[in-house]
Amino acid sequence: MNDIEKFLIIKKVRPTAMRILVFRLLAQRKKAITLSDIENRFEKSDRTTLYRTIKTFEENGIVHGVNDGSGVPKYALCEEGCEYGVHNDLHLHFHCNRCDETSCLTEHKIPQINIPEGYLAEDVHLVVNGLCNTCNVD
Amino acid sequence: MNDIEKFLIIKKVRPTAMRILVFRLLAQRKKAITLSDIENRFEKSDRTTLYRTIKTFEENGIVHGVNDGSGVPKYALCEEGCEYGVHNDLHLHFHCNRCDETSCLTEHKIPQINIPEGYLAEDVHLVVNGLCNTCNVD
DNA sequence: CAAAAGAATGCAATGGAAGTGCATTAATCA
DNA sequence: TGATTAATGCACTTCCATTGCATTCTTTTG
Repeated sequence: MNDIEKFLIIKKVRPTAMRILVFRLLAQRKKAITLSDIENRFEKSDRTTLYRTIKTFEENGIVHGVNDGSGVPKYALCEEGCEYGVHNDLHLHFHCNRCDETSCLTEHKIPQINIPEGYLAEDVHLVVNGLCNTCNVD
Repeated sequence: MNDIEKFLIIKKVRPTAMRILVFRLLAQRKKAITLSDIENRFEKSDRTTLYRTIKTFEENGIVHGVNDGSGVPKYALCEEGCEYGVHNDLHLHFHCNRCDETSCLTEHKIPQINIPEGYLAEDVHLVVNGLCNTCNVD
């Protein structure tokens, strides 16, 4: 049993072949990717299975979704500390307007946000749009 | 000529009947709303026209889109200072997980965000999820 | 080990919304 | 007014999320 399998079991997710493959793919890429991206990476793959795989991952604190404004949600591995239903990824996401890539800037935490009296904050999403370090060259 | 017409002309958008209606609707509602919301508000309305109306508004700094994670983008009137292609709405958005309403907390500005060397920030989107003041009652 | 139960998968189908092309109508300008 | 430009409405396509159901795989248990 390899590390990925162990990890999935800890997260209470059965380490099936497809799930391991998807996990590995996400682990390799530093960027957040779409369902279609994942689909295209595998010769034989069913969209539904991938869809449900990601959903399972998301529910169990393995993956978090990013809405970068491109229209389709993207997904990336969570940081440590995320659990069932409770995400802890308070880092910022950067979406490049040129190459459309979205990356997790895990080193850059979201600063303290003030919200009005009576509101209860459960989750924060911060996306910065602009040019990434690759595209920002003239 | 009323205020809305004048405003649209300043923004270099022709004040057609439909545009005035959509603008008024957005001005009345404090919340960000979806295209479908708008569509349902009008007896006779064509989705395409509304779609293009919002797009025009967005391009001309009249409206800004919010991606609150609900899947469909929502739209709300911009604050002053937004112009052609340049949005200035650096306020935070609050999305309620219970009633699914999204509001612009214009009084709550987005704090300074640090991004890595080499990156160029053009736009920032900050969405807080949780319970709004209406739903946060037991 | 075999049977039963539970979970994951794959296929098919549905549904919602985005987006585009084109003909028609409305508004503006010379 | 006639010509030009813009906006609108309709039809259509495409994309993706989502669900139902039958099948396969895994795990549990007798």
